[in-house]
Amino acid sequence: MSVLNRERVLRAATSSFLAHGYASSVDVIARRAGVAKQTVYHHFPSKDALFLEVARDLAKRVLIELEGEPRDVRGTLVRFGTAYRKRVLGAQGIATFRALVPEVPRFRALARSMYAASAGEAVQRVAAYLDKAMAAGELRRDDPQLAAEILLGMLVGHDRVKRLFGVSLPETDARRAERVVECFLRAYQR
Amino acid sequence: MSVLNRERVLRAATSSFLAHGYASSVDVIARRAGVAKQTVYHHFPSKDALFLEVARDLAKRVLIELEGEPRDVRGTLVRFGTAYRKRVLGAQGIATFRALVPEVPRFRALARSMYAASAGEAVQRVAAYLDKAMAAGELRRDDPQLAAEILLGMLVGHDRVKRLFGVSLPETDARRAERVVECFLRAYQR
DNA sequence: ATGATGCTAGACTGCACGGTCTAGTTTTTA
DNA sequence: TAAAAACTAGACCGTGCAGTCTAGCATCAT
Repeated sequence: MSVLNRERVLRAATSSFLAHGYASSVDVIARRAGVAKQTVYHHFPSKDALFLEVARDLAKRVLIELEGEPRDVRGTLVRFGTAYRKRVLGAQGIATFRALVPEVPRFRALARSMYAASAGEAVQRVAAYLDKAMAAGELRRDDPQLAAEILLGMLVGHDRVKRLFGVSLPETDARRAERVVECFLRAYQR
Repeated sequence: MSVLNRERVLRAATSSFLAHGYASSVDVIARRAGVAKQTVYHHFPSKDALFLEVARDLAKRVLIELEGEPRDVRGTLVRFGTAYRKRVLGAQGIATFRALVPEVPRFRALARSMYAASAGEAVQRVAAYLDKAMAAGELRRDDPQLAAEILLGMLVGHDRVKRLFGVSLPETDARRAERVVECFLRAYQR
């Protein structure tokens, strides 16, 4: 079982699932991987198993590192916000969302762990940073978890709906991130 | 063509599409409507047409009236926010989202009008109210459209992701709406 | 009463799919 | 070099689906 073929299949499956969701056919995936259908079934017991492996990988790709001085809250949050928006609202982020969401009811348990590994983890990282900034006296003391969820909601909440429904976003990610962080700091600074 | 049968079909199709997305079969829909399959095709030229009619109707159901004095911004927004959360994050709101989102690429043009009729319209209503409140001196003057998108993002952005991935929400809608509006007013009051 | 209309159950067509099987070829391993 | 393992193309099976067709039944206006 060559690892090479396995990865070819995974790559083809990823791009197929992103483009057409779970409805992608195994025949097409095999053809696009340049591989016989049987080879797909050598490496994965079923289409479901293949989908799950792809899905787990995709979920992780949404993550962004959050690093920065607690002293420069504004700069740190704007940089993070801009990068996070690019990831989440970019073509691949939106396609991932569209591919995963409808299949959640069929994979209940794994869906929750996929949330934990992506958006949930993002909240944790932001909350941890905000907590530090609060401890450093840069932000007003308040529930950092709530603050993180609110910040992420402001950053991508409404625009994700727009993108999911095919509505284009007029503003650049950086400009929007600046304005959102501006608003966030008004509520949480001092 | 009895209007009664047409509505029976629409009702059955709605509940089927909400439960299983576009993958619901016409046979099942007809059976659940207590109607022959042919009757479905008497009323709708294709499964696509049936889905679109259901989808348009579902999109509208997300809307919430926003009424209230510009004097009582907090109370008005909390009431609206609570109701909006219940609509959008409730079982039906989430099921609607899950059913519509994956089909957007197949119905590009109509998807945009569905956005306009639901989330887009919600933004417009909130923006109009905020504009009034700003004019009345209750809120700091700023771009009301941005403020509305930010508010709605805070209200349902992150929690929608949680619900879509099967993660439960610990807080009541009212409590969360209060905390979000609290944050919003910190940034926009005066 | 009769004929038009809408309805019914269910058979049917054609297709696409997931998954298996065959039979032969290449690659790996010992 | 010989056997085992992986791969190939493609046929094949069973199923489920959208959509059509048939043939008969019910309800109505004339």
